[in-house]
Amino acid sequence: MPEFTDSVWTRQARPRTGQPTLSREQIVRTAIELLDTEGAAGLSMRRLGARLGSGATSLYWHVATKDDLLELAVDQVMGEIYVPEPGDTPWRVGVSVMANGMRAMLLRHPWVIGLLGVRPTIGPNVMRMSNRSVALLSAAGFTGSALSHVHSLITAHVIGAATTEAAVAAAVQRSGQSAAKIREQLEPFLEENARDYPDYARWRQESGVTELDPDQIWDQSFAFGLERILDGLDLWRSGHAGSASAA
Amino acid sequence: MPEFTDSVWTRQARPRTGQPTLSREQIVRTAIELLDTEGAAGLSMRRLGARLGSGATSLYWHVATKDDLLELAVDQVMGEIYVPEPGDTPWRVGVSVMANGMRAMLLRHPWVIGLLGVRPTIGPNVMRMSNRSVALLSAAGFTGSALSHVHSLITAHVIGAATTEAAVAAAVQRSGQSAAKIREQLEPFLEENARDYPDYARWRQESGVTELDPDQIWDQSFAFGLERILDGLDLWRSGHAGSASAA
DNA sequence: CAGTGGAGTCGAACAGTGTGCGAGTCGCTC
DNA sequence: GAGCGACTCGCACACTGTTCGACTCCACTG
Repeated sequence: MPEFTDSVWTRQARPRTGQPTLSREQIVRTAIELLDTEGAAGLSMRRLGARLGSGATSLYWHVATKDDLLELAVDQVMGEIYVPEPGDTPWRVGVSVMANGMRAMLLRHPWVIGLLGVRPTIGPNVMRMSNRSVALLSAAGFTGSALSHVHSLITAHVIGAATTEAAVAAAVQRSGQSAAKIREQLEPFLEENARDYPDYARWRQESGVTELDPDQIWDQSFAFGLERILDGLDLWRSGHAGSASAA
Repeated sequence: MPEFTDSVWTRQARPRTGQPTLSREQIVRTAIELLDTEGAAGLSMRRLGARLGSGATSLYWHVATKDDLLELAVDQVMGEIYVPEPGDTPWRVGVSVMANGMRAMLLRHPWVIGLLGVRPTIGPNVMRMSNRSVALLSAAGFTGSALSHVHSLITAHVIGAATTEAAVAAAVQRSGQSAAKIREQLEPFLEENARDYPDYARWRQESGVTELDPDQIWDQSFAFGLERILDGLDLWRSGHAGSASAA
């Protein structure tokens, strides 16, 4: 654009309808868009401002600091998790739905994972989710500190599983190749080190893991773990029938 | 320092012993020190160089990029995890030792947690750990993809639990107050929102969770979850006696 | 002994970051 | 019209990771 078309004289006043042109919700929303498409490193205040058609520092009127913005974004996507009402289904199903929903959210927004270890999440959406989780688990018969232990156990499994899965997914995406291709290239490297890690190498050969679809493994591993956890909880619950509370 | 004492003429040659003054191991070691004491945000190449008594850019001779350095640091601390030899103890004990050791490491080096979701960890120390874990679990009777599912399940529990614990610990440390004090200050805030989260509020009141020692809760929660997982695995194993392999 | 090459160190510089500050522009109410 | 509060924004500061070329050594070769 030639500069004389963009001078003080030609430039018309920005459309001021009396409504502020920026809002906290809009900022958080586009920040999430940016994070989803570009990753955590792709979000800077300047880039965010540019995408919103405003100066970078204007954002600071609506948001105290970038860390605060990230906290808002995390809480926002936490709200996407559906936690079933108690009583609709058996408790195992309810917990499974919650866990799978949380996992799906974390894989949709992988940047959340890197933030979970930095600040505790206590936004309204997280609180609402916790409240529904309490309802679900207490309807299942859990009380006292056992209830919170169960909640922690479920979320820990989701977070832990999603963490390693997201790490691999990010590496695959960075390389720009398919997962199968990468494993193919990794093969000679593993072959070479086979004698340093004999048990691991033997397992790789015997298990036939090299012929499985890598995309399905994550789902299966997560489901397997969740079933074991629910089995373990059922077992514990039957041993503490009536009042399922822990010391 | 007046400039005439630091001219080309007075400046004596740096002590060159023939040995390089910097080494990759030393760089990684002090980087870990810096990360432990100052957190992830406290590590910059310039600060690291200063602590090593050398220029920031000198580090780039030994390390390609900061991300590479972080990867080296992560693998290094992963080597601190002790995985028992199979046969020394019952498999549940062996797995418990590994899980608790990994948790202790993550709490010693909380900055690791934020990096786990970014890049997959495939350094030599992680490989050695994986190898020993395979040995431990196959001695326990797990084979095929079930073995890797079990390994993932254990590590996911450790990572997930440590993630939320580290987040709270970091927030507590930032505030410079004791955990009990913080919860005391948080009380009216929770009281106020009690009607928005009725189930949660009721549970808080009935469970008496407010009178527990917050430092012990994490340990108990982790141990509870681990026991449930091991129970679930035992149950599954007994149903697949002989060849404990999954589809 | 000259002198060549490579290992290693370093300062300057570049593009980019989060954020504080002061100035500026609106629409609204007296 | 005066004033005010809500809001926007350019400039500047300190700081980041990293590149580049210059520089200083030591070990080796002729």
